[in-house]
Amino acid sequence: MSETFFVTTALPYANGPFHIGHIMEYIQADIWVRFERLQGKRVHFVGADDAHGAPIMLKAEAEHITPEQLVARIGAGRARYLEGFHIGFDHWHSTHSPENTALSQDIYRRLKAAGLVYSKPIEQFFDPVKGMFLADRYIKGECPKCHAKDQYGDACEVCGSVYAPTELIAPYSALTGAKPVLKSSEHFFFRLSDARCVAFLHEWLAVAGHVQPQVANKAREWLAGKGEQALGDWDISRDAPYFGIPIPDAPGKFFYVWLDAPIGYLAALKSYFESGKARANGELRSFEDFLTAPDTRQVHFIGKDIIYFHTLFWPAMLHFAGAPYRTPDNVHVHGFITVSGAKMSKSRGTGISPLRYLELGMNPEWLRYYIAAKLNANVEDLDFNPADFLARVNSDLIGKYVNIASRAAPFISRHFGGAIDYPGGTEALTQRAREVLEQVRASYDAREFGRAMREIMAFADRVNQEFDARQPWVLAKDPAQREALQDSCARALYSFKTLTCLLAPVLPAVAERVARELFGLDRALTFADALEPPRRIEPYQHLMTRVDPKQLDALLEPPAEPKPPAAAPAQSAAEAPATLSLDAFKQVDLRVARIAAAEAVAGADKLLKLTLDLGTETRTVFAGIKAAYDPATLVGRLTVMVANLAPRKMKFGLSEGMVLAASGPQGGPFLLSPDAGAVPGMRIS
RNA sequence: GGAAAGGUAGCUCAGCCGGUUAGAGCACGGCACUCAUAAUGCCGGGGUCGAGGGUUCGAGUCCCUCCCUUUCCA
Repeated sequence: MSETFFVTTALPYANGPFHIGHIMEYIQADIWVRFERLQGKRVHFVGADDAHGAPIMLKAEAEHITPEQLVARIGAGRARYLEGFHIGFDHWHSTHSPENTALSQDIYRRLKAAGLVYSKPIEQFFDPVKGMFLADRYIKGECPKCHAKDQYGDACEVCGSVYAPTELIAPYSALTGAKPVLKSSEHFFFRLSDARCVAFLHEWLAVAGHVQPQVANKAREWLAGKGEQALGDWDISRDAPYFGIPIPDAPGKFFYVWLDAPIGYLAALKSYFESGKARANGELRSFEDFLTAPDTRQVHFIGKDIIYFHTLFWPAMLHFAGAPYRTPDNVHVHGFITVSGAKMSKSRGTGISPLRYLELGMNPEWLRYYIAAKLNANVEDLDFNPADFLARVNSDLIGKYVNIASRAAPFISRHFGGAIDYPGGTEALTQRAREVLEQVRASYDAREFGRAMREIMAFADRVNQEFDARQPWVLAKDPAQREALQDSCARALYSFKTLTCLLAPVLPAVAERVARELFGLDRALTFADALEPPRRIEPYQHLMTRVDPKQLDALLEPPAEPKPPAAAPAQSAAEAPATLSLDAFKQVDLRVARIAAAEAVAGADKLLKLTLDLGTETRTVFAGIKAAYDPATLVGRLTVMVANLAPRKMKFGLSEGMVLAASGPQGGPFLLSPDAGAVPGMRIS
């Protein structure tokens, strides 16, 4: 094993659920991670919520909850997306964590010791009502150029001009409507313009492979800026009140969220190591030893909107902080995803909702394949085109790929009892498979996924052509042609196995089913299996259905009215519940929980306040079980909770889930308990 | 305003360092086949490679100008 990868995706801001752009990035990274693993590399793939900053603080305030509660609620909803699209992060963490606090403060101290941090007073707009400094986006006013009303403090959406908030005519606070006043405050700066930084960054950017050439050009342009465009130092502090990490020895000062956000990559990795998961994945070194090892590769997948942070600040911070921190080995930048050519808009609800996609029962591997088929290594936007999606998935995946097994396997089962033999030998087939494998491997390695998919489908075309030419359905009618029949079907199935291995990074679930259900293996396939002729098969079971245009239509319909959190069906036990699909059921995240604390709620007749331990986190849940249970007897016992229920604000506080209990005319409620052996956090399915 | 990326068949895209009549998939038309959850195979129509200049024996591929799209400018 020559290299071990530490792979991240950009940390999503924890003020809302994932959108299709996040999912695209995760799919890209996940495909690459699976590819590396399939060829035997070890990979640690981590993500985290980006939890800090003013927007989260203000949103939480508006909902009358703490930022921690907001972040916990958003975080609780992540798993269903990640599992739903087969995105296999090894660990998911948060920037609002002890690890991130420690790492951020440590890096800051080192940068300060290196003489790269200084402070100076700056004047900013201050909201006298709210008692806080206002970021540009929270100041509105009249554009100084075109006099459009209600423009933001940084740029005018009408005429496109850029200005400072102090240039606005009749500025007002977007939070309170108050007239902001100018106020001075001491801010801390990272000396990005320092000659050492600039020299280092030029050097770092010059190394081939660190970033794509276009990205390096852009970064160099920033570095070389003159006059108005000159490279500035970076304001890394914010004044209280601010939801963030305190700056050491500076009361009332916090790190700007963009300082601690990328450090969250390391915090997630550290938490992954300390949780024991790294060890479970075969990584025996410590966090520090791993980071400093020469065979480690630190790889970040990001979108083109955050190039500035990841190609200037981030490598400079890491470099000047020194060991054990290492500078990124690769920053892979991708473009945006558009829908039918239109830019995605979160606010107007255009674009496609990943959750809706799953709820409609659409196959996640369709989307993984489609995205793979359109991705390359460049910083180019990718268009989701519904008609194209339909055609591509149906013809490539079902018509070409799956069809090979579907048409060849029945002959082997029917005429040979599932035994595969190769009267014509396997050498030529293996040689051909090896050539395709090498070609496709190179494409995956270069993150040219679209090219990889074209190569794979070209191979599938050849297999179908060959099968057609041999006409096994004719051979099957003539007992004298038994060997020829065996051979033609065996060839097709061998190639199908090769194809499945090649597609495994993109279609992990199908590959898993093919391995177990068709080839009867007790493990998943790897790239090495692409060159191993199968010797028998189990009866073929259909692997994938076609995209239903109706589903696509439903996906693209404008979103309905924002629906309230799915209420529990208000039906009695006597009513026959409607049947639901397995997929729908799987969306309920049931977990084993330990009741860490239980207390009566003052002022409530039926409620108990439960503190539930989920292993990795604790939740507060209000449960209507006071009549049946004494709080003291509950503490320590295990029960079952719905972990992804939308949090509900109650008179007594926020309830972050529900516990399950049975009840009926005969009595109740009766709490559910798992059998001995279950531990908090286990998923129930 | 400055900069970057892109503009190739109806759609989505491939065309590396310039080199024979510009390619693929899908869609469309015809034929064949019937093993395959209507899948597959063969044949075919369809492009002044954004526009205009230039370099060259030869340019989609290099240079210049312009137009359009998207994005970035902390």
